[in-house]
Amino acid sequence: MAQMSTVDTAKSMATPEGQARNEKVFRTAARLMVQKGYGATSISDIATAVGMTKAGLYHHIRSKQDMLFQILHYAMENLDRVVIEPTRGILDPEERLRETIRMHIHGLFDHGLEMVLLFPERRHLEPAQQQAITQQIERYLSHLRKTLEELKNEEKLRDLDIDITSRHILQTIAGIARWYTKDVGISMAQLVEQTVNFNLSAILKD
Amino acid sequence: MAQMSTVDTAKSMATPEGQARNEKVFRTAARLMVQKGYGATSISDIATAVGMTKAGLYHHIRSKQDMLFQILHYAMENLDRVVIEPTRGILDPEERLRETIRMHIHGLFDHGLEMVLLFPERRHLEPAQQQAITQQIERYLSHLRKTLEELKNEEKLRDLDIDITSRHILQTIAGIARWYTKDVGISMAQLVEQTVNFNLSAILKD
DNA sequence: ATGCCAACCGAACGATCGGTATGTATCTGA
DNA sequence: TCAGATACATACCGATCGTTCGGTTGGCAT
Repeated sequence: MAQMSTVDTAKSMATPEGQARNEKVFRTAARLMVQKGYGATSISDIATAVGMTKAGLYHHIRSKQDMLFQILHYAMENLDRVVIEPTRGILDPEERLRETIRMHIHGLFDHGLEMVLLFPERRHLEPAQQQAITQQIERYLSHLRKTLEELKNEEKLRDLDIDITSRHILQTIAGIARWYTKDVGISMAQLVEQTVNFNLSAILKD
Repeated sequence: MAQMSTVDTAKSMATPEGQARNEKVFRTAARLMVQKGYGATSISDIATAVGMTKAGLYHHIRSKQDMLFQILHYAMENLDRVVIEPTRGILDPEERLRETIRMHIHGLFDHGLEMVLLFPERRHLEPAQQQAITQQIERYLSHLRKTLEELKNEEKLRDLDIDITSRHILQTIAGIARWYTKDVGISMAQLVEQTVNFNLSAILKD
């Protein structure tokens, strides 16, 4: 009864082995869906990749659609846990923004949070599920906007629309997952530094 | 024999009516694919939307895959025509960058260049076709990088990595297509101004 | 009048899709 | 020891997919 979510996580995760198995399924599914897209990734593909048959896989999932939802929901919870929560307590808004961007990019690398690429696929979900995901994204944007508001109150912000600016910041970060590949010779440290500086220069008065 | 491309544009476009018909097919297909994704858009869907049967539609296209390629190729040619070419001649790099961003956003609105959303779908193409599209994107990035280089030579650029920065600029622009909807009460003029200012502030010394 | 061809359609093709009904082998707790 | 849950598999379902085949039609050039 550790944590009660508004969404059940899957079918069963009674035993720890069962949980581990479930996680392997979800991770594999996520990887395949990122590579090929939701529509082009069949249940058979996923089953084969985890070493099962379709029917065997269906012991672990409710439906293909539900599996996508679980993956997206899990990704958003991670974003909340490793980015929003750890930075919420930082008092200085400038430092909070810096740290938010840093943490977000680190999250992209550490966790399989290249899952950003799966977010457009939420159009394949039921409206209610879509809304649940969109709401979590909105939570993140709200975190950014609040920080920008504080900077504005401190007169450190340029003359910028806060809605649009928060979107631009998010795009530069999430966009990394769209173009970055290891073989371009850019380190994560470099990426963090450049992205932080780019966005901070964009919004702060000098 | 007006213009010779490395890629044939479709099956036949002998008559002007045939060309118009083809264009309607492609536009409809693009619209549906943007809405539902390539994989989730069936040939039947497209055929019905243009008022034909599947078999009838196949008179105009080679295959579903080829149709996607044609659409992406057409979109990239548009980008080249309405953004890169008109700005290439601008001598002052700062003004050129401003105008590039302006033109690009205008293109997003004017032409159905929300097609940006279709670019990730190029993974469904043959490797050779994928490369053709990627190459055209690289052309655009090269345009940005060249401009940034010139700004650097004029000592107007902050201490930024040009590769990463060009990606960030592109992401803020292309990202607009991902979040913008008319019902948020943001005008195009506002969007252009904000995006230009955001990016220029990010990269220019003061 | 004739021949041709672009533009369609009905029907069907094999393949694959997501999903299920029905088993069986292994493990667990009482 | 044995009832029941867990974790799979075999075999199959109806639906839909992209694609093709063999037409028919109507307008245009000769």
